[in-house]
Amino acid sequence: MTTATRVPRGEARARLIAAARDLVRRKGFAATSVDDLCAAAGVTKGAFFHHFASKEALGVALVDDWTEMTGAMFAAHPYNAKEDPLDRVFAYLDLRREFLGRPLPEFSCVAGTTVQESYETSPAIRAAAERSIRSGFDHVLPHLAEALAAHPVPGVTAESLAQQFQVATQGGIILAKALNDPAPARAAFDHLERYLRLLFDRPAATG
Amino acid sequence: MTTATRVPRGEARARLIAAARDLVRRKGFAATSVDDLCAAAGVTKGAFFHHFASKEALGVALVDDWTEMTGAMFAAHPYNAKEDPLDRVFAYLDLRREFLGRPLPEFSCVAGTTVQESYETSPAIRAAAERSIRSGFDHVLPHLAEALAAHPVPGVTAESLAQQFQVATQGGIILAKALNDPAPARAAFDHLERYLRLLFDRPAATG
DNA sequence: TTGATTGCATACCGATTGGTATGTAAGGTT
DNA sequence: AACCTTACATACCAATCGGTATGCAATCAA
Repeated sequence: MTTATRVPRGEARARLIAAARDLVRRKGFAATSVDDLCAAAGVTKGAFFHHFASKEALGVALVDDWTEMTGAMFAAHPYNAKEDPLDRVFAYLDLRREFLGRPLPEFSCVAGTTVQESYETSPAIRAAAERSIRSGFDHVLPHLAEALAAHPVPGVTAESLAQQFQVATQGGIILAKALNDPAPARAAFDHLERYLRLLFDRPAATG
Repeated sequence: MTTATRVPRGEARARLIAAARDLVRRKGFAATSVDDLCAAAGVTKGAFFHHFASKEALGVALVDDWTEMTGAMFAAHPYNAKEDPLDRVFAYLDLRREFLGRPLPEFSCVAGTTVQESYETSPAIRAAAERSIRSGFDHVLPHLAEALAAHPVPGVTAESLAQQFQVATQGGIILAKALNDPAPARAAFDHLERYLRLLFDRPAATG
């Protein structure tokens, strides 16, 4: 009655991480209990503590998996193929805006959520979140560096600009959650694009 | 030796909210237990549930108090006295950057932290966070509206621009937590200022 | 075919959780 | 002076928490 079909051997760890991804995005890390995770994954607590030494270890694994997952997704995307580096950046922004059409928990960021709760209490999770945030820089950093090389802007570095993409993403998510509306998150990307067009003297094509 | 001096009658509620403000900023809402709060405030659980019907009710009271506190702080500040509306906005940004010199938990935002955890699980707390975020808009909205009236920018509304201040604030805090460094939060405000100067054709004064 | 290892499930544990029931002292009202 | 209400403190509770000890079936190496 409980578990109609037993979870196949070898899948427990992946299912636990997938369950954590969903639950943590909805309720946060602290509010998600180990029992919650096991129930959602369809496994028992024995499986949990076989794969993870502690709940904190699951948190680290979750964030690292998140880093890898998002990294692979953006790396595989065709926006990287465009000729002009700024076009790649704008295409990346288009992609980010597309995500905002999905339900809120699905465009919420695992790293941003967990680091809010554990930046002081868990050095390991904070470090994992740092890796994740930094990996986000890399999705646009090379393109921005290339664009800046061709069109220098005094006082503006590629690193600092890349950070603004994460600022817009994370800040946009918080506003979307608070106002229960993805529109401000979309507006954050719109303003970032307008900022870049002004910096690089590249007005939007009309028509 | 536990409570050397008894907390004076009438102060329990305020002390509980102050304790919650500190603990929630450090550990998040879910990870902060009622016992934690009572210990930090120097009162007993009887006092807690005398003033608050539940932990969730404390959360709502905390966020509402936060809204009022920050609102009063910014309203009282002399930046509001400047003649030019854009100068008021830039002075506001200076003020925000000043906060970033303090320890991380002290410039962390109560509303942003709590809404991450409870936007799905607690409608009451989410609504309180919405009030708080919206009240943040008001710190710059009239100045931006005035500036836009004198210098219209096609496709840009004062509301949308005001939102970007919260995006930069909240996003900057998350990056500061993840990288354990306030610099990206400061950079977020720097880029926002540069964006505004470009939009309003108001280059920074040199020398 | 055996033995060891891996990948779980079952059952249990002490501590902590949010919350309650009750007592009591102070302050205001009449 | 009697009374009531407010503002707490004390003591307790069932449920849930993260974690452990143990058992066992599947898989692999020899």
